[in-house]
Amino acid sequence: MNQEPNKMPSDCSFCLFKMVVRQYLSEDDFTQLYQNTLQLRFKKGEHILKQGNIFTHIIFLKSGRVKFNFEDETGRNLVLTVVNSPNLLGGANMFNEDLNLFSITAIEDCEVCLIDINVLKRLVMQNAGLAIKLLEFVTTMFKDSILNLVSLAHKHVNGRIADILIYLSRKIYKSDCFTITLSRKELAEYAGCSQENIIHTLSRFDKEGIISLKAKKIEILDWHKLNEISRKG
Amino acid sequence: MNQEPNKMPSDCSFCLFKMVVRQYLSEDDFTQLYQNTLQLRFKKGEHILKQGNIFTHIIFLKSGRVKFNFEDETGRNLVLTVVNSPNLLGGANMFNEDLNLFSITAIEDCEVCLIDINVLKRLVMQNAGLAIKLLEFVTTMFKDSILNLVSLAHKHVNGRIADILIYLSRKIYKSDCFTITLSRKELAEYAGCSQENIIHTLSRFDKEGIISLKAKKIEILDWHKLNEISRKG
DNA sequence: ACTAAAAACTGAAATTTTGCAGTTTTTTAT
DNA sequence: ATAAAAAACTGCAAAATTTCAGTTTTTAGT
Repeated sequence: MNQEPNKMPSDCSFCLFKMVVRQYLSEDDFTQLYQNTLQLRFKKGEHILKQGNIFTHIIFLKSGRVKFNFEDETGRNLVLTVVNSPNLLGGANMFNEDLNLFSITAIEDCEVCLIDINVLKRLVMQNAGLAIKLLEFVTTMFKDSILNLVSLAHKHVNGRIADILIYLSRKIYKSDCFTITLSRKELAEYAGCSQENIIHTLSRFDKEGIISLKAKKIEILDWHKLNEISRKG
Repeated sequence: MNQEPNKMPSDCSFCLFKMVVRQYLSEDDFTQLYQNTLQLRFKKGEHILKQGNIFTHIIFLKSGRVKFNFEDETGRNLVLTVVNSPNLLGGANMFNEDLNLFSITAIEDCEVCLIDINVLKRLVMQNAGLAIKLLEFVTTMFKDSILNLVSLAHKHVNGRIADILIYLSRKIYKSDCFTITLSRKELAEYAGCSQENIIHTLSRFDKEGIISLKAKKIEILDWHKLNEISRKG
């Protein structure tokens, strides 16, 4: 959080995380958790959580979309995955490290709740049901990341880009037609290839009638061919 | 478990997992867990856990080394990571799925405890301390896998192989000189490249004096150069 | 010890991917 | 509305990687 996000005079009464957590907590405990929760807005491009910083809050993403990005030793930036709201972020760090393993950056304007990690930890200590619920959140998120990375690690650029398009369409935008807020550079960091390769490949997909590409607006026209490319790698 | 591993008439009194877990359980609960634990041996090459099978036991690896491998839609096999004992395996699946996400295969002869997942779940429900301990095991394992995959996903073959050598030397064999039990084919599946590329690259590292390569015996001679290659990608 | 099979290796052509240099388009700020 | 900056795009040469075809070495079974 290094770009002074705006305080949000928000109504917090509807929030999936709170609704889930509430089941496991007494009225007092819930009030305590609620009082230690910050409501914030982030603009597109702002860091919600910064790699290497001290981990102080777990984040519930209420609206908007974010990317997980990792900066390696040489300063090269990599997009690990893109995540849609509503979702719990940062759980990875919760029970074994004080420092954030990667950054989380808004790729659209976002609304988030920042929940104090120490208060949450204290409550989890007293409440196995809540602990198990968190285990579920964390393992699900990790699994998605791993499946994503497996595809990236072991397919050619064609297949990787096909996978990214399929993922964005199905899981993130939930439509055949969507307007991405990631730049070509960010897509390259996601697919693990050069910018030029992303551009060439997308325009080839366009020419071959697999997608329709108009600047940031992408429509998937031929699911069969796209799945075929994903499968072949 | 599809190759009838041998029952092991083993002494189970020393086992790291049990020692950790014991702290959180009553004598009765521990006895119940103990009675629902199978002691087994697996030979090199045997599946300890098979991708897609129903997840019935969490696995504590007492001795030996294993690989996590993932078979994709086209039947191509990928090595996600290599894990050394003592370690808890299979936690990824514990709280959100019934099916194994990937296979775990012995790359050396192994001794394992199979702990009935339902008994463990019941105990976790009643015991937040134990739940948190498991959260720690699970998140640590996931983090290692992700860091591994990040390196694989976004470096060139030189850097990926350097990373694998560094990982095997530091984390798995804990020595500059080690005898791998992975074949060149498996190393290729690990580095996400062709067998020939692994062979070419390893013998180039050998020629350049970075490693000494004698069949399966690898000695790292020049850490400085190897780290440089890893860093540059 | 011998044979067959599997694994490791080699070199080279074909393919994929990157990096470069320059052009066009889009975005941002004044 | 306009200029400057950033992003998107294009084509090509260089580099990395795979694929193929064949040889040598190691392993396993009788």
